[in-house]
Amino acid sequence: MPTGPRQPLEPSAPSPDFRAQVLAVVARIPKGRLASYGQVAALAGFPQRPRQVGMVLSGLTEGTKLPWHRVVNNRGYVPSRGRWWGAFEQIGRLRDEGIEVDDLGNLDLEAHRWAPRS
DNA sequence: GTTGTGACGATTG
DNA sequence: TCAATCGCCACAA
Repeated sequence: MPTGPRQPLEPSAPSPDFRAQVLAVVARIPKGRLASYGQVAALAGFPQRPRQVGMVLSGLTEGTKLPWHRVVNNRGYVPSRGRWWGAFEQIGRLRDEGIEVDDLGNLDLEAHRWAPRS
């Protein structure tokens, strides 16, 4: 087939698999726990793509059952880049799980850091 | 096909 | 400690 070299079984699988892996990782975050974007990316098998994690979560939107609100950045606060209102709702959900969150989205990441086991 | 942007992270100055 | 910059890659215009 003259369509060019394609390697479907490469370990660095691009888009669709990456997204599925990220969603799978987010789904296993226990209640009352927090994980950073980089942590989720690493557990998904792509330790160097935290930004794409955020992009995947941005595409979830309403109706998802995933605990997307348990994902915060490594600085320990809820990001608000381009969706301040969504961040506000995220803060409310975290408070509902017993996590202390400031109105600005500041929280104690290390105190609630999700400890994944192999 | 090129450019710009984005729910980040790590490094450098 | 803070600010600026780079890296990485997918997606929209």
